[in-house]
Amino acid sequence: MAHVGDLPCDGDGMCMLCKEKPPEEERLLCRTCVTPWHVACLTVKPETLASAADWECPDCSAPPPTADAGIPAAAAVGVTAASAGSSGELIAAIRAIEADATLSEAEKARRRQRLLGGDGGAEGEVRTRGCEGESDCASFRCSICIEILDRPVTTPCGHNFCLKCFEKWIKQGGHSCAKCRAPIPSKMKSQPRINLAIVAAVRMARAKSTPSGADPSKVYHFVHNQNRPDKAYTTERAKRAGKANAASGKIFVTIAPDHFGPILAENDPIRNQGVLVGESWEDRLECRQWGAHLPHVAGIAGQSGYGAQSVALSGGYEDDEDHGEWFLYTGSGGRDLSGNKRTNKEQSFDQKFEKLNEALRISCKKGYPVRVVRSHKEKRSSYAPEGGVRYDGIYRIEKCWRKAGTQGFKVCRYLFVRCDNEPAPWTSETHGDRPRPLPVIKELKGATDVSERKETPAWDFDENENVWKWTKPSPLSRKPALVHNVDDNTMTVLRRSYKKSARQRIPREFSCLICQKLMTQPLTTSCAHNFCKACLEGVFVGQSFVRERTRGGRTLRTQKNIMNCPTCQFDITEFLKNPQINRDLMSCIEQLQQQLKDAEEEEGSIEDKSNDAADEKLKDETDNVEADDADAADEKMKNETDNVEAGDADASDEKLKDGTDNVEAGDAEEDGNTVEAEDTVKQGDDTINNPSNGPPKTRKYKRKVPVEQKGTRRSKRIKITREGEEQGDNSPSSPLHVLSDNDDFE
DNA sequence: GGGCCCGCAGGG
DNA sequence: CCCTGCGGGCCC
Repeated sequence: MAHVGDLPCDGDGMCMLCKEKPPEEERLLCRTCVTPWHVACLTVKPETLASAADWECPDCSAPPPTADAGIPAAAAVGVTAASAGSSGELIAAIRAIEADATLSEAEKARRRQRLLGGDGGAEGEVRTRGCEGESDCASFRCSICIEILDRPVTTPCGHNFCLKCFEKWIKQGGHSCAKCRAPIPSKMKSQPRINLAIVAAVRMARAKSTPSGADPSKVYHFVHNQNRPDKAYTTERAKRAGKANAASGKIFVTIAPDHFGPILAENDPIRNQGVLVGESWEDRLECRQWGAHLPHVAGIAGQSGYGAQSVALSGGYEDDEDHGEWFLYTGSGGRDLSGNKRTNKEQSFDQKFEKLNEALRISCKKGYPVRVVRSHKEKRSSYAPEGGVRYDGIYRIEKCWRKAGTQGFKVCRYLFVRCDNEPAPWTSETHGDRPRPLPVIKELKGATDVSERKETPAWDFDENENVWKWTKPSPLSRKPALVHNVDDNTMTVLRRSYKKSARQRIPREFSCLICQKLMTQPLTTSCAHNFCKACLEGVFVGQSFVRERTRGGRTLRTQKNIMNCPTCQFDITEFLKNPQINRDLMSCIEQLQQQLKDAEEEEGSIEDKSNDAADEKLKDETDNVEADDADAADEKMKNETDNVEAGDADASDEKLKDGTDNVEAGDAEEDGNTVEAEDTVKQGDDTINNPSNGPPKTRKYKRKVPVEQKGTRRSKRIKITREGEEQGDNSPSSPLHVLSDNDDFE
């Protein structure tokens, strides 16, 4: 080679040729291996700025890419590198990146690439190949370019690279894995194949990291009470005007009633801005109409077995303790509501983790975002609004427990900590929350039934993007919704099933080509087919790599026993001698299994809600999970270090599989249709986009039955005599629209 | 300000 | 269908 005599700088920055330490301007970093070289000592120096920007050291490039017109960045470099002025400046800039101790290696690589003209400095390329969810995608980076894997190929040693990077590596004379130096078979060198399982994994990680956790082109709309008046109104049944007994007006936002997290612009067809932190409303009914907190009376919105979406701080429970960015919330119940009461200051029995309290506990366990509204009725808090009800943003429940309340009976307690991208209404900061250490809670001493989150939270802070966001897909609504089909501008009513979707999220590519189940300890052959380790080894069990031959008492030369890939008959004999688990793929599958398990847990009936049973259940679940994980990890280690012996691997594999079996990837038959279109209507007749449209057409909310027959059970329990109010009219002062038979609502 | 009342909404 | 529920208005 032309550059045989070239040598880089050593670890101290000393040029290994001239034995001098070159000044910064004279050092050039290889774009591939980032090794510094002394420019003056290079036999072939980069001639232009662009080539300096894209320079590869003699070790990494066959012919120096000086005149390589094929570099895609030719134009882009003009923007970034040229703006750097001279190669000296460029190199200085690169060095600055290298020297920045605050950057991770991955971030350094990304910045280097950006500077070196990979994408002209625009976020575009980095974002398209980069991944929003760093944590999700971290394991899917190419070891050569440090970018998210593009057209991934897998070496027999179980390492994944971009096809382009791999080819380049081979072209430069690489004979061994760029990561672990294990030899690469010639067949793979000449014809690397894309590993579709990795493709699926990367796609999934990307989809997961989009804010909605779903296909962003599809926004799910839930239309609720759309035919109602804009304002709360008094039904015929109600005897009195005024909001005390009024029915809610229409819901202006299109979130599902069990929607978690902030209400975004996409679900705010009226204003197209979503519900912003600090917005406030006259009262709970108005607050409800904007979706921040739906229940009219209850403080907790949620479903046991699913989670809680929002809470209201209104001073209803004296044990509450508000510190703004964090607060202690008290569960519901424990009160005697007989006598037709809706609330009662007096506790008269213990609260339990059931119903809404259990819903909160699930949000805690999962790390779901919980919307918080504060009402002016919370008099003891400095953070309560002057009047009305205010949306204060997203909080997470970090812990929950039970303890004796001030009235002596046990209450459920929740530690809420703010985690919103917008600053709280009371803070002078201009930015949202950063993760903060948990406050020390004195009352935790002596608390019982303590639970805290064991798993990674579904809503979490992304250090790279500096935002709180979904790090797992947000829970799918259990309610039917409308989906806006962008293509034909129709709205389709969808019914989505949580369980189905969880299953359906498993790409077919993740199933073993032998057992058809979700792979355990996946192996990727040189022909890019994926199998469970145990399955593939099972195919060749009892076979040896060589055949002893004898003829007439003479021992002949042993013959190689050819073993072919079960799917394509490719010769994988060499691969089988030392098959390595594709660990990136495995961790992805493991994550997926956990999610699926969680989803199915939630789907599974949680009928038995006696407090103790629930406690036990939760405890058991978390314990088991931990135990399983530990086992799996142990087994993993063992199997990877062991030299492969088919029979011996079986036992441990069996164990692994047991924990996770019956998960059939791509099992679309049984319940594969995750979405059932029930009805499609043309959008445009104001169903969604115009909330203040013409007269409502349904009479659902019209009560025609005489009041006397409609007493609730609670009303029956006590005698309610209000004869004097028979003519209870609508006082002119009441802003409420009162429906009567004359009203044009039919 | 405190007590009482009761229609609504939603969970189960 | 029954039960629950950190509302809101009005009366005292």
